[in-house]
Amino acid sequence: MLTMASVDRRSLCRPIESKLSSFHRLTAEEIEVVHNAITDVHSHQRGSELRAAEAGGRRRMVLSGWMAWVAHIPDGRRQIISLALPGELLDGGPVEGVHVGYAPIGIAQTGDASRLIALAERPDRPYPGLSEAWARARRAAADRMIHHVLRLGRLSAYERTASLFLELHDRQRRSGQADERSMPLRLTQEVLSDILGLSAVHVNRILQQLRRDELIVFRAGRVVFSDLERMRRAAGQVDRTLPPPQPQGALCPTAQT
Amino acid sequence: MLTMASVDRRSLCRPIESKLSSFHRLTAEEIEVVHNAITDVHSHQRGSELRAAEAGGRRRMVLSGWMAWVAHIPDGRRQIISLALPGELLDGGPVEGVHVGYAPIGIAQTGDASRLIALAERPDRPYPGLSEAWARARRAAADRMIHHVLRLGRLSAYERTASLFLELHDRQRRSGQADERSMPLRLTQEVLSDILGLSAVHVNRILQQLRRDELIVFRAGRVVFSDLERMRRAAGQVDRTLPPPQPQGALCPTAQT
DNA sequence: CGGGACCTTGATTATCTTCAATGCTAGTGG
DNA sequence: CCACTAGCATTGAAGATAATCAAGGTCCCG
Repeated sequence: MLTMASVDRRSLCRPIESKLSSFHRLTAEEIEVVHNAITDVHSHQRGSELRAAEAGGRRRMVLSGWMAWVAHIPDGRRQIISLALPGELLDGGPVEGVHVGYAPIGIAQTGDASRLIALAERPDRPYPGLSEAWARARRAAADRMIHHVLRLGRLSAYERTASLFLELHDRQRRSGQADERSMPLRLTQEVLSDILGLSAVHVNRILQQLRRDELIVFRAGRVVFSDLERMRRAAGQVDRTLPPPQPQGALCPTAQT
Repeated sequence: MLTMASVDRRSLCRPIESKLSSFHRLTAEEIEVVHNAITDVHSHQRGSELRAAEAGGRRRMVLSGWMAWVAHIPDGRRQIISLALPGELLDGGPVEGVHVGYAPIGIAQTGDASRLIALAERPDRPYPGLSEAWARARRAAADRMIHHVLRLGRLSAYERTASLFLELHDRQRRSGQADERSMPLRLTQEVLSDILGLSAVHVNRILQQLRRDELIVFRAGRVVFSDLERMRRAAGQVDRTLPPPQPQGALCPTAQT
């Protein structure tokens, strides 16, 4: 980790500004607050892993690059619990019973956002737009966890991958890093497999299938979506503002066991 | 839903008291607060489903029975995101892009705990033991979500099941419903399958395997653990206070795609 | 006694993993 | 400039794991 001089904090903080603005309009004053509330910028080198303890209670946000929140099983398996993209929070301390940590994907920079968050969460809401944007961002993060569980539990490999790509597209749009029909994606298939709960080999085959089905194209480190509507359908319709569910089955049994 | 008279709130609130006490010792005064801070008791009938909207911003806790937080996919698949056991919070509002709701497993009772939670979260901490217990309970809930993701993503069906059973055992012990080597379990295999992300048929076979391996015995609606230590090992060692991880692999690539 | 809800079983198929090899590309040092 | 290596991607074959389909079987309850 290298502590960096507060050179052009303005450009460093742009993803945060963009991400928050995507959830709720910020006033010029609030944008100013965002830019001034980030301190203690660090670079995370590839292969390093930030343990919760090292954060020292501070709440850090990603400024550039991606960070992966990884859970390790002693036998070497691992699962990425969530990703933190630019403008998002490194969310989660130590977890009982599992070894977890934040690993940069490639190189990443983070900054201490404790002050920003404290301002956003103040009960008297001195910056209402900021508070609102922050609250919505938090809720979006919680929603992502639900989607992650649903993906891993009930979607096929093909659906999972489509669903993840759509989620990443949305998130990168919010921080101003993707356009309407494509996004940067600098993940190895192995990392993808650790997100999706699949083997790397299988991820490879699924990606081929997505290309064969002409849903996506890879070009210069980017994913181009050929047909977002079909992509959404391929994602198991999970990401639509969809039709009503059918309680149908029981889910309210007596259990004979 | 039936609103019930505040008959013997004392016994209704016992699981909450027990659960919180398991996280941090409560004074007699704090226990009194717990008992008086629950209002608006409801019974949830089998087959009903509580939509987030209906909660009206109130935060409800389970008093008896279990509630399942269910996500529905339009095609009928469903995934249980989390369970709420007696003394635990119904945690989670509407989720963007998926239909979710709380369904009682069998019959369940919940109460409005908004007042209790407000007291526990007051910045001036009028009841420090309560605040501490509550904070730890929240953290435990967050940790469970991590474990859930890890289970679904990286554990085999056998490991998943073992891991879930151990978690449920721990949780029921905390609310005073399980003893050291056994716990009540009134879930159908279908519900289990919706938690574990498996088919009901497969759950059946896994349970047989666990019995054949003499890790568990079913008796009168209870699961008896024959050998907790081996059970923990069967759960992929995830639930132990375990050995250090090995960053080993990369997880910090360049991505060629 | 009939029905419903749940559990169990076998056979078959689909999905995904593992293993092992090969190819590709960018970077490195001679 | 050219091997040489390291890190990823790709492929095929084989096998494990889990889903699906279709019957029973059991228990409880009205």
